[in-house]
Amino acid sequence: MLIGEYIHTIDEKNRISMPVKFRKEMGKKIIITPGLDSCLFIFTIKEWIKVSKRLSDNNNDLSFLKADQRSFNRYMFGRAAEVEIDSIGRILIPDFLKDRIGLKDKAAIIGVEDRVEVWNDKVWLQNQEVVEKQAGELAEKLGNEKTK
Amino acid sequence: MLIGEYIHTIDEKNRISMPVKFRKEMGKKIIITPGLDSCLFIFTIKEWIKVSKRLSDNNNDLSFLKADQRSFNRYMFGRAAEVEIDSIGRILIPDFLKDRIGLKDKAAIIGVEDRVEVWNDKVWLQNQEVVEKQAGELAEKLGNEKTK
DNA sequence: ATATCAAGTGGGAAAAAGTGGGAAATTAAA
DNA sequence: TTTAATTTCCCACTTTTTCCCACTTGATAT
Repeated sequence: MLIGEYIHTIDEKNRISMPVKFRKEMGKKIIITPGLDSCLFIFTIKEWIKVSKRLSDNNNDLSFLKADQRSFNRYMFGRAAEVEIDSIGRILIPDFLKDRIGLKDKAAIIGVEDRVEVWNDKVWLQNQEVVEKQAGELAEKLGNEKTK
Repeated sequence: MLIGEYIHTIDEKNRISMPVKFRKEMGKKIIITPGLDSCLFIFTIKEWIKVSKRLSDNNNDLSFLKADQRSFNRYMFGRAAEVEIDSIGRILIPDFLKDRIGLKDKAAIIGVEDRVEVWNDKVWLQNQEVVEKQAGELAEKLGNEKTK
């Protein structure tokens, strides 16, 4: 399971090292896509196959209209990139994705169960401050939904 | 069962020793997460598997499509850490969790049935004073809910 | 009173993780 | 075809983490 927060440097060559704790699970190649909220999603190949099947399956339980789904899929697939992890655990973030979330010299790399998220470090901290305050409510809310 | 209160020191390397009474039950690795209220939760691996299953939306690979779920997962998974207990019973508390609850050089380590909580020692004491006064009422209230 | 043991604390040295940069290889441009 | 630019590969440095050993304190036993 991918968990935890790491603040790493993006060097002049756009490289950023993945936390050692993630490397085994991530394997040699990963898929990096624009994510939801101001971050990027990184999936393992295995996870990406699952996700992409679900997204493209018309029989799924998404309440999207078809046109919306097309747009969403363009967003997720059209700007996804397959990226290799180099011999010492670094990846290269394509410029168009870097720009999308305003990555500069520091990034927050976050493990969220079965995906990794990449954030501008400052945006991540701000975001967590907000979530921190709501966490209690969110827990109650999700707790209720699940025990319905 | 994990019970009792211990005040331990956090050293310069962010290490804190677990009370001997907890060690057997806790095993070799634990998961430490931001808790609810101003403390951290420590789960045994076994307990964490249970908890995380409940937290993630199991029957849905695409739980990231729901905003609330994304926020909460980022909070619970993104700021969790798997930590080894060293040969003499200490754990390492990640900086991001230490900062979250304002841990300085002393922590209160509390056994709460099947999890351990970590508090800033002073916050814990204040909190206890308040709870002390409310304990009677709280008991009534919970009693009523459970016997409904 | 002294020795012994267990629990907790502190610190040095080795190992690992993360960062930076040069040179070779590849691609693009002139 | 040569030159310039970009990308890839590899090595080296720095910082952080881990591992191990030793000290302190307080309780118990001799």
